[in-house]
Parts: sequence; structure tokens; C-alpha cells
Amino acid sequence: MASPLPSAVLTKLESDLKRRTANFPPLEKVNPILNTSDFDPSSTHVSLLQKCVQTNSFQQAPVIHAHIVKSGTQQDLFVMTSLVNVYGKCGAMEAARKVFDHLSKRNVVTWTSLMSGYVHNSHPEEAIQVFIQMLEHGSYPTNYTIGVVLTACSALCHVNIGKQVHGYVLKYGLEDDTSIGNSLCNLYSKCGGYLESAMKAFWRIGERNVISWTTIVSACGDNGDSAAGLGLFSAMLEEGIEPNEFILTSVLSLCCTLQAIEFGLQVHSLSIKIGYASNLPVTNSIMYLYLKIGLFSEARKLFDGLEKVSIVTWNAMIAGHAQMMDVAENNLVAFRNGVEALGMLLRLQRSGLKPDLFTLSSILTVCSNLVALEQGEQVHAQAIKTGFLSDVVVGTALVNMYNKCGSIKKASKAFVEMPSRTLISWTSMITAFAQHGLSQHALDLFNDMRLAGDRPNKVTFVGVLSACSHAGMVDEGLSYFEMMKNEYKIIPVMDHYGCMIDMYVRLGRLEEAFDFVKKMEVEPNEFIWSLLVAGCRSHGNLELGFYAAEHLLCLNPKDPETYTMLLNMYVSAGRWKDASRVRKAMKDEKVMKLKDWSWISIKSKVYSFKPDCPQFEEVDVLLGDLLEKSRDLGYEWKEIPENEEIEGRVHHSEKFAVVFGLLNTEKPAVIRVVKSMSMCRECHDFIKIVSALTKREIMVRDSKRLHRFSDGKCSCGDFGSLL
DNA sequence: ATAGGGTTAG
Repeated sequence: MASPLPSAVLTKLESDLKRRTANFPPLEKVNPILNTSDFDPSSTHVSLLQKCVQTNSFQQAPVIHAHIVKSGTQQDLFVMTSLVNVYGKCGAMEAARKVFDHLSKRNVVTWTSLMSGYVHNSHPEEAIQVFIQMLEHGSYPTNYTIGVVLTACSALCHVNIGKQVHGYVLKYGLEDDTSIGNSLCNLYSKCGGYLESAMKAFWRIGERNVISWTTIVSACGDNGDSAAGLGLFSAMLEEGIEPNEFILTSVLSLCCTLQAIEFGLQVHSLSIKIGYASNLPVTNSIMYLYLKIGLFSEARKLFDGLEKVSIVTWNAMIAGHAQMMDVAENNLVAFRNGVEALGMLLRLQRSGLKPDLFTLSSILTVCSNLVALEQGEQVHAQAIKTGFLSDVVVGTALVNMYNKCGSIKKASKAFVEMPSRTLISWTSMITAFAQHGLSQHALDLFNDMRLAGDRPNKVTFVGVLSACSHAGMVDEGLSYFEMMKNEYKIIPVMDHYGCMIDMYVRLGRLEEAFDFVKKMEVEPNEFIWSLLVAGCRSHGNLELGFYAAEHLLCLNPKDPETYTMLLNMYVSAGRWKDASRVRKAMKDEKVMKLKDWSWISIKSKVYSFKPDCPQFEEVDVLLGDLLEKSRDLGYEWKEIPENEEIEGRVHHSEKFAVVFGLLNTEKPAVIRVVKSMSMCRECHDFIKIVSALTKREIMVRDSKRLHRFSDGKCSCGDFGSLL
């Protein structure tokens, strides 16, 4: 996680802090725990001000301030400190600073209140400046002060500044203080990559409270060791510490990442036992967990049983449906979940709640998966209006949405306009360029990312390697593959191997592709074999092709697409014996029939084709016309009689959807179709020709990959896994 | 009068 401030500012802050904490007075002069028993609780002003914070009625603060001035108590230290605090809490930092600057007397609590105001208002660097000024002034911090400074350091994500304060803590032996320990633990967790330091700080705490445990448990989750977090939660229970809603939600979120069903169910029953059955945040988390592990009706039950819902409840439901789209077994199920999620957005808006940045980013994901450009553009407008566009996650979701909806220009514009970038936003844009065949753009951006000091992860390298494979850059591909392993210590996963094999296959270097498969350190999966099959078919190496296809079948003996593809391969090679063997196997294995289903989204409305269609007469006329013209250009459509029971040779639904798109949209809009199964070669050839005939860009996302057709060519380079 | 924790996202 990068700091929001320029590094020069941070370096200066670090050295100032170092200078001020270096020559500190001997321990006896420092009083870390301030005796506050001389506080005068009888002051009406202080208790009124306290009420302001408690009830969020911040408009009252200036009124009370005026009263303080009138009643002449404006030099009462307790009253004025309280005022600094209240102004800070309500976001009126100028007012807080003004009050502070006009005081003739200040104590450490006054200083701490001002600092805490700056932290609350996202100006951690100011908080640290005030801390330095306080030290220069000759005041000494208390454990509360150190806590605030450490929170400021966490917000800066600058571990070295935090370490200066940590040094101070060690010097005065304050590391066993609970609140300081909690803040230290939080610092190392938020700076990323310092889980061990966070653990050390945690175990040094004298008396760990439930906040200490929550901090370390979520630190585990934030730093990629969720399993350790579950272990620590159990340890806390053994120590007899009663969980509260905070740690329950933290642990449930770990269960989500780990897909720890058993543990999650236990946490659920524990929550009920200790009285959190109707606690909203806990219920939201449990509901989200149920959605993530696919226990749909359980989640629904919880949702329906809620008397009051919050925006988080809706967000969890929407996000749950959005991620169901990713794991759905086919595009049809995904589509239904997406429509459901869009319906939920409507219901949440009708209930009077306002979508927040979580809602917007989830909905953008839904739009990406539905390839619903117009809906996505509406969300874009909403993000501009509400100011949520400045959020990195919303920005990244927007880049992904435009990319998946076929607009690389708008995706790249959204990326350029982002105020800050993360590993994920870089990766999204690199992947987008790669998917659109703009390999050099992708590689240049990867270079920019490294220059910006952001560390690529394995997903980034999938983008980089696929850019190389699309452009046939074997040498570059190999060197990035080595860079990933040696320089970044990333162990290649199936997707990386897939890119490398795709690279050889596209160039027709089948032997090398097979060699690479043999050298892989993991067992090749269906994805790898289907790449080999596609390559062999394209380059006419039938023997290797059948070998790979039979392998594919072994791995997934129930997959109707594999059977259909293999059958088509044997039929077109005239190997009737093999064809009937496959047909028999399909019957014996009771292989399901392929469901051919396409849809297209035009102006926020979704039309479906299976393969009958709306506006049939007009579509039929145009389709007939296009078929005739494409026959002249060499397109061959072989119809096989129905009784052959082959699903591969009919007019598939995407033909109708594409023609419907041609009739109902204008150039230069991209025609975007989603399809429930893989495209077959015939339809693939046909749409290539249509893109040339009509000079339109056509996108089809099938069950395996994205095809972008323009000028008679497809982005998959005909190496998509086709039936 | 000042502190420390959580849910939903890419």
C-alpha cells in the first residue's frame, strides 16, 4: 500500500521526528500516564460539548462556543480542550486550530486533542507535525498521545516514521501498555508486509483486551495469513475473553477468504449463543459468508428475517450475487444472478438508502459480467455526481467495466483519470490492453508500474505473458517468465503456463508447446489441453490433436462441450468409427445436452435468444442476406440432420443476437453478445465475415473466452477453444 | 477533555 503523500514530505517528516525524539530527557521527567483526577466534571460546558459528540449534533458546537465566550470561561483549560476536541470531531479543523492557537495555556490533553482531530480529518502528517511542535514546546506525551501518533503513522503507511515512535516507546518501556501495543500492532499490519512485527507487538502487551485480539486477527487477514487469524481467535476464546461484534465480524470475514465453512458455522452458532442473533453487522457478515460459500437459501433466510437493513446489508447481497456470477457453472446462471443484483439496486434506492462506493463498485462488476455498457455508463455518471469516482476501487471497477464492454478507449481514459493507483488498478489496465491485442501498450504500462515502485503480483504477470503470447513475442515472453520466477519469486500457476503454451501454439510451434507441458511442475489441467487441441486443429496436426482431445476427455468425462468438439473433429476428419464411439460414450455417460443461449444488452434492456428470437422476420431477412453474401466469401455452413443428434451444426443463437444487434444499434457502437456455451467454428467464421461486410465491431463472450471481431479477424486468432 | 477494533469493493 503506497502512502498518499509525496516521498519528499515523508522523508522530511521522518528526519524531523528523529531529531526531536533523539535527545529525550531521562525517564523520571516523563510521565506517560497523566493523572486526570483533578478534572472538574461539574463544568456544564464540558458536558454539553461531550453530548455534541455522542449525539452527532455538531451544529451545536459553535452555539456552545459562543456561550463560552459570553460567559467568560474561554480561558478554562478543560472547557477549551473539550472545544478543540469537538471541533476536530465534526470536521471543523480550522476552527479547532484557531481555538488552539489562541490559548494561553495548553496541556498534553489539548495537544493530543488537536492531533486526534487531524487524524480524524485525514491529515495524519499534520498530526505528526503537531507532535513534533509539542515536543519542541517541552510537553511530554502520554500513552494516549503515542496512540494517536501511531494511528497517524498507520494512516501514512510509512513504516519508518512509525519506527521512530516505536523507538521512543521502547526507550521508555511503554510497549506493554495496552493501547500503545494495540496501535503498534495496527501500524505494522496497515503498512503491509510486517505481520511478524505486528505479532511481536501483540505478544508484548501486558494485558490484551478484545481490541488487541481484533487487531491481530484482522492483521492476519490483511496480510494473507487468514488461517493464523482463526487460530488466534480460538486462543482468545480459550483465555476466556468474551467476543464482541467487532471480532465476530473480523473472524467471519476470514472465514469468507478461506471458504472455511465449518469454522464459519461454529462462529454463527457462537454468535447466537452469546446474544448477537439480531446484531446487524454480525448478521451482515454471516449472510455474506453464506453467499460466498453458495448457501444461497440460508443467506436469503437471514436477509428475510432482518427487521432493519443497512446499506451494508444490500451491498453484501449485491456483492454476493456479483461473485456468484464468477463461479456460476455457466453464463446463464451468471446472467440470472446479475439481473437479480440489478433488481436489488433498484429496491435499495426505493427504500430511501443511498448507494455508496461499495454499492457502485459491486454494480460495476455486475455490469462488466453482463456486458451491459449503458447501465455501466449510468453508474459512471452516478460516481461522478457523488464524488465516489475518486475512490481507487470504484475507478478500477470502472476500468474493468469499460474493458469488458469492449471500450478500451474509455477504459484507458478512466485509468488515466484515476487520482491514485494500486497494484490492482495497474494490473486491470495491463490485462485490458493485453485482451485487446495492444501488447506493446500492456508491456509499456508494466514498465511504468515498475518505475512507479509498485510490485507486480501473479495476476499482473498473467496480463504481461498474455500480451506476449498475443503478439507472438516468444523471447520476451520467456524473459518475463524468468523475471517473474527469479526477480519476484512468484511460483508460476496454471494461468502462466497457459500463456506460455498459447504463445507457442499460436506460432504453430506445437512440439515446443508439448515440451513445455512436459516440463510443467504441475499436472496440466483442462485449460492447457484445450489450448493444445485448438492449436493442433488450426495447424492441421490431427494426430497430436486427437491425443490432446482424448486427454481432455479423461479430465472431465461429463463435459458436453468436450464431447461435441471431439465428435466434430472425428466427423470432419471422416473418422466415422471414432465418431460413433464418441457418440456411444455420450449416451453411456448420460452427457447433458448443450444449452445454446445468447443475450444482448441494448439501452439497459436485455434480449435473449435461444435460438428463437424477437423481431424474427426482420432478423431472418438480414441473416439470410448475410449468409448468402458470406458464402461468396468462402463461408461454408454445413447443416447436419437433426437425427444425428449433434449440437454443433445448427444456426446458433449468437447469429440471431448479432443480427438483432446490427438492426438495433448504430455504428460505431460495439455489438456485445454473451453466450452460454463455446462458439462453434462455423459461427466463428460467419461472424468474422459479418464484421468485415458490415464494418462493425462485434464482441462475443462465450463460456471459454472473449472474441472480438473486426475487419474479418478475431482477437482469439482462431485459437479459441471452438466446438 | 485525549486512544485502540469491524461488516460490504477492484
